[in-house]
Amino acid sequence: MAEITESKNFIHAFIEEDIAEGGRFAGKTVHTRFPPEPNGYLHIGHCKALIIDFGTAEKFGGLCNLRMDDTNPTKEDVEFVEAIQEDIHWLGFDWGDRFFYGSDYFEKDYEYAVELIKKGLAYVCELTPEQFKEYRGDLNTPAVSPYRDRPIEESLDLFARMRAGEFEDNKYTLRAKIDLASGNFNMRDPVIYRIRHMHHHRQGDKWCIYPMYDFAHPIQDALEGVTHSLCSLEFENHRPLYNWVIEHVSVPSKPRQIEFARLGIDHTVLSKRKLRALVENGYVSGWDDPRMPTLCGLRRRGYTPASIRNFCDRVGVAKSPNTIEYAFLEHCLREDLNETAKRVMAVLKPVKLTITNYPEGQTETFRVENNPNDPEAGTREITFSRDLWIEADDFLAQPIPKYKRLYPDGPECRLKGAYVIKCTGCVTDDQGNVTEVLATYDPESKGGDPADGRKIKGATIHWVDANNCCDAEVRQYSNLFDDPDPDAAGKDFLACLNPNSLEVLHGCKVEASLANARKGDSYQFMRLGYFCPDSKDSAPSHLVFNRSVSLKDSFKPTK
RNA sequence: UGGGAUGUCGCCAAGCGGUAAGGCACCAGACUUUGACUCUGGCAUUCGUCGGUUCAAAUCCGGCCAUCCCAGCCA
Repeated sequence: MAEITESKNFIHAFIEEDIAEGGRFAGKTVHTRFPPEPNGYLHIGHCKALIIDFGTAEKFGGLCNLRMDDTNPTKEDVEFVEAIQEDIHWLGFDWGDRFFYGSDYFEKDYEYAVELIKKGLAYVCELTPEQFKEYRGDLNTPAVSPYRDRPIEESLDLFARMRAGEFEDNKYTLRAKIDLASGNFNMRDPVIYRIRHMHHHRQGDKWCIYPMYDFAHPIQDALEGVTHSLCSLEFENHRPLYNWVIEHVSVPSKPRQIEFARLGIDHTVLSKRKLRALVENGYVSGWDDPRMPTLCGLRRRGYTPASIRNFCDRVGVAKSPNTIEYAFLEHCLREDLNETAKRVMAVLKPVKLTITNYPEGQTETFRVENNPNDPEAGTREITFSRDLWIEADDFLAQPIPKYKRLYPDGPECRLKGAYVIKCTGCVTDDQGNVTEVLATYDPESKGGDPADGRKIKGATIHWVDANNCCDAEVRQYSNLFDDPDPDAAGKDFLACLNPNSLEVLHGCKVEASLANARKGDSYQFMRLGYFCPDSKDSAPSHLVFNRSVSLKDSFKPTK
């Protein structure tokens, strides 16, 4: 189970009132529910809802139900119910045995609908969809319904025949009789049942009439004993209808709906409808494309469950519309990875480094720690030789101010975990490009600590043994909805990896190129990349750049 | 235009009548076998706006402005 925040938000305040003496739920246990419609995969926005739904229940000692809200057979599929369950478990939430389907209540929904008709609070309407729109009225004009006064017996009969399948789609609807002049359109005699001759992923062909969300949802909540139905802000306008249903139908309890602002992240689309379009139109490789903000996409991108949960938790719960900066999500990932990830060395933009005074053909091994923050993470062996790869950025023929890395006659630098070296020069090609960096090492500094204890003025840089490394393709992904950087196209890096590193790459924090980025530098790619698993089945691995690179100037949002 | 909501630092967000928490981002410095991490310091005389009540207002009242949601037989 995910550990949930102790912080208090406005929902908690409402609930505390409700369960206090004299409150509407005095003496009752608080229960919530998470009700996704199985018509797509969960994205990070759902994680916020999950945190709120499960977190609130836990905070008040209650339970949270997982309920597939499958009252519209036209869009739903079992593929999605399985994927949703998997993603929720991946995040670390557990609904135990409280897994339900909204469609399991269809019989009850029907009975309650009949009850409404009998009470004269619902009637069968035969306006066509087109007429329905015409009769809807507008902001200043009340709606009209010529069938509003249909006798109860007649509605009862028609409704039964609707269920029996006597009519084609759209021929009739069941409408709640509320207020045709309401400023809230949801109250202008809303349709609560429609005819759909369609196979339901779970009910098969048992039904051809399906309840609308506004009618079914409050009933589901009441039937399950949910006390607090937490949903996003766009349902605020539906609350009066939610309450109307609860009040006029003989349900066993009266849940309370409370709305909160949904998660927004800049440069990121969090609309299931749009994400679905991206998948269906082939703009991405699937729901788990690493560029997608879906939970499975983020997982492939290298995000950990803890980092996503922490992000959603820290973002807060309020009613004001919000757009969180992507940088905050990245911060949460780095924070988690810094604690838990094993480190390996990789060179993204390689340049050759030759240790001129190191015997040719000689090789030795060093043992380095996997995670300086966690001794339990153990150690690994890396090999060292005369020929190494280092980041091109770690050498400058002409140093710039404050540069404390390699340059001719520059300061002593440390090859992480190996030796102290000093740059003596470089080799260039006809164009003047640096093709090889030359340096000498101090044999008395094995492991990186000089025998005489002198302080190393230069930086510690990472490296890879050229005689014992392998290539890997590293893709730099920008956020899916950023403008693609024209310069970055086709410029994926060829990284050099220590083969020992490669084995432990899964879940590793890679000390790579940007570890050495300098202030003022700008990089046209994401701060977070990953070692591209070409097959969807390969496990994700992290490529976390140590230095935050400002992307402010390198992209503009697109729609 | 009818109804419903929201406006506190670049981005989130506490605060609920007693004189602006915290996080992200950013800036400066210290430390460091990743220029990371960590640490230290800086970062709203002001809470959309204009008035009112009060000894005292971001917090109460009134007007105004801005933004978002709603006219699916979607959820």
